[in-house]
Amino acid sequence: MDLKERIRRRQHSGEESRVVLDYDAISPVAHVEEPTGRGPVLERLLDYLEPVFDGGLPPNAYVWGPSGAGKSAVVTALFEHLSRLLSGGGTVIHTTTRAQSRPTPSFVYVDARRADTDVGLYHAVLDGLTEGSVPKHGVGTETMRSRLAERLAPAEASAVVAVDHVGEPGTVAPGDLAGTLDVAGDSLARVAVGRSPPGELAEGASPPEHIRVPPYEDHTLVDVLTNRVSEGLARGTVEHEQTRRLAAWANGDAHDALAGLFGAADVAVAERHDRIYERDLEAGMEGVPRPSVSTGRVLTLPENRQRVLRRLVDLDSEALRSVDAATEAIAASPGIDLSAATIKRFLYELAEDGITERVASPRATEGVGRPPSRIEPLFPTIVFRRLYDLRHG
DNA sequence: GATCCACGGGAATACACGGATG
DNA sequence: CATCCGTGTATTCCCGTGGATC
Repeated sequence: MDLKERIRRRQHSGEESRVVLDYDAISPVAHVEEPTGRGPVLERLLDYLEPVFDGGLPPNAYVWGPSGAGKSAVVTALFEHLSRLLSGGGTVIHTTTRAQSRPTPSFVYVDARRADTDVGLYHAVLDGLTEGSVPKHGVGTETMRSRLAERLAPAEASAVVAVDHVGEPGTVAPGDLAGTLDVAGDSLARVAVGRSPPGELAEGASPPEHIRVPPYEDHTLVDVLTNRVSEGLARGTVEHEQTRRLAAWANGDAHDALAGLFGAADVAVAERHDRIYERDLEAGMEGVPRPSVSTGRVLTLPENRQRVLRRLVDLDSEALRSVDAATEAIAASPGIDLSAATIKRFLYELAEDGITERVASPRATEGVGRPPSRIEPLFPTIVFRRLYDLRHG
């Protein structure tokens, strides 16, 4: 950094950056109301859901596609609109001239990352189906199960339940979903959303209907980015060429592309730049491992695990050298009241779950005993740091 | 009183290495 | 030379406990 730069920083140090207007708008975990460039997939889903417009239920389905293909974006947007337009309010609306006008089903979207146990699933579905609040504790699994069954027991009651992110480490497997949610006979249709190709599902675990969500084409991904940029960043802060670079680099993965953009913008802010420069873009992409764990997965981890990860992303390579060193550094950092034993266990478990990676030390000459392993984050670090801080004041 | 879940904590096991053993 | 053994770490595993909630 030269003197001119130093002085320039001081000059601007009192000013707010004008690069980012709204972090949520460029966040890889936020979804927009109208997904860009996923028209054909929406059509497929609407075809599949056709029976609901006559008050019926579609068969169970499996929506699948690679990371960052817009599965969650499309399903959340669609379910949001459907429940608002169809079952919303439960009043009138159904003044159709159709022969047999049955009430349309309810639409419930469940994130399996949040509902990661049987009780959790029952709770989430029941919550989406019920007006008031649903007890989270003190009620046994079986009780919740029968409450859900009761809720869907009346002849006219039915629901389409989308369960997103099935088959990830820590979430329900697509094959187990049937066993868990088969509580209400044929008044509940399941839409599992996951990454594994249907062929890889366990024997007999594949629903009758499959809907594939292909990865984004580069030019479509550019559109996605451009739309987000226009919502979240100040005019003229990103060049078109830069969005093209991001799209090409992300290889069709909208999550990664947005994470890179978000990171670049955040770096630009930190550097007090007036727009995203090349080095900001580089740094932004640098902050996204390839392949990357979804930011959403990290942000739905239990609070204390996120707290540990938040400290982890601030550690230097010296502290990341071993699990022990990282544990020590984290335990010593402010705002951590977990015991060292617990922090260490978290670090091992996070690595086991694929959130981080333990890299075995290549040389084992130093000292005796089993050599330690280095820790590397496998999630978008800059994005996580910013979003975590925004959520925690 | 019941239920679920995250924590703590420590026991059990795995691994790496050098040196002893067969 | 192939194995086994002891020592020192690293890693995994598991269960009791306590808070929060109903």
